[in-house]
Amino acid sequence: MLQINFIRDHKDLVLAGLNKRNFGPEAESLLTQVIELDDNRKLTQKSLDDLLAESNSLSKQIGILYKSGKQEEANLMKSTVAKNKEVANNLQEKMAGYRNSIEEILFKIPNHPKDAVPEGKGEEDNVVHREWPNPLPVLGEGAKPHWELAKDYDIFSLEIGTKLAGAGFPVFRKKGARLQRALINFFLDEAEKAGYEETVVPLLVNEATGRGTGNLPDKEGQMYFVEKDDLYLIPTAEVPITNIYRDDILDMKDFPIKMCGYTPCFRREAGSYGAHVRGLNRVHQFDKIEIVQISHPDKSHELHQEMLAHVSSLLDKLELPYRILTLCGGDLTFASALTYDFEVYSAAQKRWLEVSSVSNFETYQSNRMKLRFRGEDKKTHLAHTLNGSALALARIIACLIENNQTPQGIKIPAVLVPYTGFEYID
RNA sequence: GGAGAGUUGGCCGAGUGGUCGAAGGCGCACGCUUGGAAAGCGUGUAAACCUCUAAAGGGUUUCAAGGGUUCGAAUCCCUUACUCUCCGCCA
Repeated sequence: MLQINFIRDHKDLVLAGLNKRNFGPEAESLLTQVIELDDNRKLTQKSLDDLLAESNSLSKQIGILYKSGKQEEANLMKSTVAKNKEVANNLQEKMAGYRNSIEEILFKIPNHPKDAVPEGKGEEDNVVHREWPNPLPVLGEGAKPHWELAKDYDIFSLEIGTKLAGAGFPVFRKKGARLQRALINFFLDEAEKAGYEETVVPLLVNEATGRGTGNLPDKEGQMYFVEKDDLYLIPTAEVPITNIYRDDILDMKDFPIKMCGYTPCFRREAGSYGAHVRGLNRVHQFDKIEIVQISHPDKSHELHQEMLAHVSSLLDKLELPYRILTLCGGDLTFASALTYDFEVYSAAQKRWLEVSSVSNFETYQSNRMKLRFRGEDKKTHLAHTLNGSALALARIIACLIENNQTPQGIKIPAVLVPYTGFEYID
């Protein structure tokens, strides 16, 4: 969430940012309201502190009086302290009320978009950051979408998944399963080469962790929830990995912290139906390698570009045609300050599929997480957090098998052959 | 799942009602010492919020979390979470 002092000091800027996100007409009144609540909170804090200071000092005197046998004087003071306590309780309740209201509003206010974020209402206004420089691949007559290829080669089945779990849980088989494992290892190896420390993290997380990255209270509808144990299934490894450093004060010399991890991701995707979600285009469970960085605020922009380069190199090596979009204000996710989406061209479906999202959250997550570092001034400051998919498997497999279909079978990109152990799915 | 023991600062660890934000040690920082280093000596070393400020300062809260008893709680009581040991179960 945004820091209240930032809103206080840069109200116009924040408002402009909200407008860029098409936040709606209530933006200004929300900001005014939250500042006013904070003013009240401060005033209340002051009176509460003064009152408690008085009580503390009286209590000390009571102790001394008792020791010197002056019971009566002490008892007189007791009643004052008792009265103070009532008032203090009132003030404390008031404080809690202010804090809750402030938090409630702050949870509604999305991150401030960076200048690089273009204006726009939705998907259609995203700006191409880097176009695919070559002609897009054109498949011959009879080219098939991946869900048909899956049947021809028996590499994955949604029907069996439906039997086992429900719609949207693909079962990979034979060379499909092997391809899946090959991609996971390839992506992890590449991430490690790029300096990301590999982590293995829990797939279920508690509420505090969900709040840290901003998935709660915002998107609980998107996450599977295990009621009996109060745990959420992770929608992305970003959640557990970034939270590793929740509530920590880092040393500047540790920056940048670069971590990666492979996990399955679970998404309810409630309300998604239709042709665009066929096959592997949108599923409830998919595998992903996530890269995460925690950085000094001065460096996050540069690191963001470096992450872009890393994801690009993966797609280059897999020989997949892709483009990079800068998400516009209307399409930017809640916690992000700047997001680039990678889209791979599916030649059989003749459309672009999102395979990676690389975001800089600046201090939005770290403020919730209390993820700080000690600056040169010896004071604590919020770090910047970034993450990106590198990469998400299901859609990569979809594009890979569609674009590489040949009469001899599905050709595996050269870089993956050492991982799969075969050159063709046939 | 059953029984028991525990949770104190960056770490270890003392502390059973007031003088405790907390002894001592380690670590870290700075200084002295040294040709340089080590050792030694000295000083300092939590976070958040409020207030004030050029800086300093002052106040409040925090000893796992939440609640209670009390004029006063790290210390007593209750609840929850977690850790460890033993038993049970188990890949």
